[in-house]
Amino acid sequence: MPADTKEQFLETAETLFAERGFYGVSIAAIADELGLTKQALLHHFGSKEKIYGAVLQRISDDLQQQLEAHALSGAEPQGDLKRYLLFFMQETTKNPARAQLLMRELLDNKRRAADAATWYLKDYLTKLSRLVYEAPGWENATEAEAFAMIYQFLSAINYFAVSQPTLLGIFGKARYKKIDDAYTAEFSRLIDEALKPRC
Amino acid sequence: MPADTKEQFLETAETLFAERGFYGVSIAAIADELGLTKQALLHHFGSKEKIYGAVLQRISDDLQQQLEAHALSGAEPQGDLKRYLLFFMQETTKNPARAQLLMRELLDNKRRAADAATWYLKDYLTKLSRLVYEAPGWENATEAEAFAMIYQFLSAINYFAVSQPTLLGIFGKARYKKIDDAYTAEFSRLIDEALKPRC
DNA sequence: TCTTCCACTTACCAATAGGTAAGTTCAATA
DNA sequence: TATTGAACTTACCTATTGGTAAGTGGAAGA
Repeated sequence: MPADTKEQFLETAETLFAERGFYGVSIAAIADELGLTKQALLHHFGSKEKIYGAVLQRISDDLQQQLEAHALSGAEPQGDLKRYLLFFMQETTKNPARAQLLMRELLDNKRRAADAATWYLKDYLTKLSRLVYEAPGWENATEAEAFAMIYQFLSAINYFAVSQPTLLGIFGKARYKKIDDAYTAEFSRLIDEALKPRC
Repeated sequence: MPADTKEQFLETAETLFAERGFYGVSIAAIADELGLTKQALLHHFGSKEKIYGAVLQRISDDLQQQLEAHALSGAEPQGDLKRYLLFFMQETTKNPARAQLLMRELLDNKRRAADAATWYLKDYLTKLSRLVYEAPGWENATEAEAFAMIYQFLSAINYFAVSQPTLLGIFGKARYKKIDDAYTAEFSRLIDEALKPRC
């Protein structure tokens, strides 16, 4: 199978899995979206579980690649973390589907046969908390402290992204826009606070 | 139907919906757990959608009741918000199932016929942001600013709760415990920072 | 005693799920 | 030209889904 065909398959599958969840999407539904029959997909991937696994793997690769691009900026390591978080927030707000899928995975991975998120995301998370140690004043933080800090911001980003449709429903477009702006501002402010050297 | 019987039905349904999601739980599965047939449940509630709706309504009532109990403490309004958030975090960590269910609802409510979360949770959220205005220095904050601030902390609480199984899988019990402690400490610290009067 | 009502069951249904088996089509290669 | 192999399709299977219809059994009230 050509690489770009596979890419298109996975892109479509990712969108659908994000919208409806693993159990909410049938192989037939994905195939329909691609103009194929479900057996064509089964031919390529073997099973529904494997399609889903390929989608997760792709996301994991993407995330790590983006992270490395920011970590290796070189010049000013102390700003890397904030820059990456703001980038990640922007990326996530622009394309909430991925955050949705990861959130679902977080909810479901204990139930599904393979607890995928555990392994797919482990590398990403450890790489991320390593960035904290490069921030001035955080060199001596414990692993737990570094992780707790960074996870707090991942929470804020992902949860807000996932809330977008609901908040739009509650507040309407105009008021949501204001909230979005205020959220970004508050987020940025709290990053600065959090990154202050610990005493 | 006796009130406590209904309560038991809904408690069971809540747990199952939290674990597996709306589409992942069959009426028969809930009924099994209760030692009934699925038709007994359909007899009482009419449809699966209505069972789920009753579960959400119950959660919404609980949340608002807890919130009011904290808001009406009277004595020192400036501490109410922090006290409530810490209480809510403790409650959520102790019983992550509810956070899971609400997270799923956040993900799914646009898809299901009735966008339930919109209406079930609206009152709770508006009541919550009203608490912000009572904090010293925040009387003149805009609605968006108040909401953004409070939502940041709801994010941190809910996302962390939902992550618990996965993080346990990644880090193991001992390291997770340390992260949990660090998270609570960092959370408390960031609340203090956030509540500082805005300039 | 007869009736009514309620909680609940058995029987059934059409729709849909994931997956297997056995082709068919067609371009590339030998 | 003959063969192969990948990319599909049609046909079919069993299990499960939410839901309907038609009872059953027993306690309460007239």
